[in-house]
Amino acid sequence: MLRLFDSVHGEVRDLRLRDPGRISMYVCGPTVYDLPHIGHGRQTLVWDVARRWFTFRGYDVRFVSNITDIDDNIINRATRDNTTEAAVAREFEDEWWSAMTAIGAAMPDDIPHATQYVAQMVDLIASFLDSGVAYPTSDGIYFDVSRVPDYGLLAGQPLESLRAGARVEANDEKRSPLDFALWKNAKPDEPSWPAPFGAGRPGWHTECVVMSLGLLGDDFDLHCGGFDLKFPHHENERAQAVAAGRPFARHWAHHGWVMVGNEKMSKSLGNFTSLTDLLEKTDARAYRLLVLRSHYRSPIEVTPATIADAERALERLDSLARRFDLPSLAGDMLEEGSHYAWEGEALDLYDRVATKLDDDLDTPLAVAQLFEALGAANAAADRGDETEARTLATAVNLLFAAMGLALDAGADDVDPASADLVSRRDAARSVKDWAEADRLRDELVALGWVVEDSADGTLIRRP
RNA sequence: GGCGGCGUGGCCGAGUGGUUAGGCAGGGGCCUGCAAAGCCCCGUACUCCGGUUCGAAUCCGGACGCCGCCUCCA
Repeated sequence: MLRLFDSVHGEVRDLRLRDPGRISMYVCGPTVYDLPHIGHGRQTLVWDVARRWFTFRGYDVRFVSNITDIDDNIINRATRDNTTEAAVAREFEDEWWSAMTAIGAAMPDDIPHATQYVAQMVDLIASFLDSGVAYPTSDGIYFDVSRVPDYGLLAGQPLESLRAGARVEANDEKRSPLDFALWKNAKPDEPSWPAPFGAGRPGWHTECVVMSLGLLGDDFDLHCGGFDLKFPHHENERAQAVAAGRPFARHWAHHGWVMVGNEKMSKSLGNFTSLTDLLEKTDARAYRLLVLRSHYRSPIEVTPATIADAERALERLDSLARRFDLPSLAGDMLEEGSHYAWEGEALDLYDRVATKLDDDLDTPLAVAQLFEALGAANAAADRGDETEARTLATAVNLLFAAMGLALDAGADDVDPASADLVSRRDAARSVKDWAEADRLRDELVALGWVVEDSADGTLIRRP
């Protein structure tokens, strides 16, 4: 049984699926008006790991994540860059997927775009106007939150206390500061779509309801996003579903954010590091490992120090891959774990790891188990127990792959000059000419190689 | 003001009342021609003050500090 923290109930609970054996999940995607930052990378990694693990456990997962391609930020960016909204959205969506692919995220099964769903949004808004849940003002159509009795469910507090704390500036025409825009009336030089209640563009909160219900259907299983989306975004999505009489997400899951110093990283604070920049100087797998080593609901600190720490830990994994010549997996989604022959030590390890991951995706404990098994594999090999060593090493490789982390035995291309140095060094060592062997090793190191001796002679690799 | 979260050894980071988290860094040893990789051993930490308990990092109360949401935000 899979268990996951549910934001509505504030506790870890069993994942009660709409259809046993199948999981429908929706992850709120980005508004594409700038480069993705490290926090977006974490989001993608967290839910990529969840999806991969669920799949590995034999569930048929349908994973939907949207692109918001029309919004105030995109309009502002287009104005600033003297280009069109469509061009901005296209540029940064491309940047998004190339960065997400670079960190090893599998593509969603569906990628709905807000602009493709405007007609459905218009229908929904029209129905809200009909039923009186929505009302027009001079600048658009607003949703009346007081019409949803349990508004505040996700925020964890009642409407009244939310209203008391509202920081939104006064708007005479809104009935409550918590009421939110479903539709923004067309303005000159801004994209707009026709609607019976007046041309304009959709508000942010409406697209995800329409797209998630449209693609996954009523009562879908899991709605995911950052903690900061819990309120008001997800609250407002839910409110619309309630008002429309549609059963919405059965479970809500929210991940923690990336911190910079003691502040949340965000575009609006301007303190973000783009994922693209990070990947230029870092092995993407190190970032995945860093993310896996903390719980998805905890904040993480991404600094040069924590990245370097993860890189060195990753090196330990790759050393295992080299020692046992393990294949690099996880380029694609792995097939079900049940398809592999788990026996003895490997089966024990699988059970231990699965117990952790099934229980609210406890990746840090799972990773700890795998590092212990890594040590056991090396120890077994050192004492000559090749069977146990290989069994464990293979299981470690497989289970990291199940979380999307590919170990890399690192067969770097060796240029002829370096290859020559290697063979000369082996020759020198065979006649115990240590001075020459050391000199040749220094030459290789100067060329940027890491040099290791093995039973098969000199091995070189890139650091 | 309301709601939620956090404070763990040099660093990162788990932790279901009692027995080793794990990683990185550091020290010692084994292995090695010397290294590297690997293995073995070593840290007795939990913001503070009370309380419950035979026993608390873990439960309860309080204090202090920090963060987040209540506005766009992954």
